[in-house]
Amino acid sequence: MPELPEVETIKNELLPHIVGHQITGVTLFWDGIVRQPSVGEFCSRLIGQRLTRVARRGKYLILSLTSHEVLIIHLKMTGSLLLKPASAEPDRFIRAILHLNGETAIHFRDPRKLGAMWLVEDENTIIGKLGPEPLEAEFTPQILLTRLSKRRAPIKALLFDQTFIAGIGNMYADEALFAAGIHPLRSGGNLSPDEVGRLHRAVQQVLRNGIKNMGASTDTYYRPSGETGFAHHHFQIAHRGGKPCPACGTPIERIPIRNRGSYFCPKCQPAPK
DNA sequence: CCCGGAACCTGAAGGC
DNA sequence: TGCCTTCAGGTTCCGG
Repeated sequence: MPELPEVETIKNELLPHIVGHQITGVTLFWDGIVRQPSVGEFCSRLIGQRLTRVARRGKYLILSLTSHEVLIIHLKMTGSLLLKPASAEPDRFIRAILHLNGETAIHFRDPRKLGAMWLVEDENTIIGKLGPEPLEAEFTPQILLTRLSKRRAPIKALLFDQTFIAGIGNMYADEALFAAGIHPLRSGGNLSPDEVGRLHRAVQQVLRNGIKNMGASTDTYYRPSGETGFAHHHFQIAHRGGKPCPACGTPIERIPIRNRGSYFCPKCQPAPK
């Protein structure tokens, strides 16, 4: 499930192979992957464009084109972008192919068909409501404290709310809360300034570690080369229900929050109230 | 505005 | 062996 570190890795590894290349063709195996504009418009306006820049915002990839339009891609839960030779046969989960000059192609693989692409003139129509980038200078402990004040929702729910802060999903939210020693059901607005400081530091640390390890291949995440990432080998808490807490040995618990499995240590992360 | 739950989507895993 | 249910969770939508 690609979150910020996975999308950042994909961006970094895709970039040198595609910037400066021209889109020579588009093949769609599932039309639903195109959200905007119509499928016909999407393909005809894309063909002939050169890619000038690849960027990331939250979990979105933004590919800039010579027409000054942007191709925005979201991988949702099970999507990956694979670099393939032009002659490669698509497997049964490939939903779209972007053919590039220079005998390469980008295969958009997505078993669960939740992924999406948009071709728009103004990227803000798609990503305009995202919260701050957690690894940018704008994201300070003070900003986090201000944004948390008066919020009653569980801190876990706020961490993976993309309008609250961009790029964090279920796994890295659990990892950050464990590193900060904060129970996932604590109300956001009730955290002390000291706890907010620890959480700010923990968020940046787990995301940077994720990037350093080229993302977490817990499910269907692959890098553009088809290789897996390694970040899941370093997870302390996420997806480790029943196993001993790495800090104190207490069995890790799992509770649903907003329909997501949330893993935490009941001793290192004391329950609210 | 804030919050919580359902819907979208399908493969994997587990129960019987 | 196979059918059925449940689970996975990023985003959007909707109701209170």
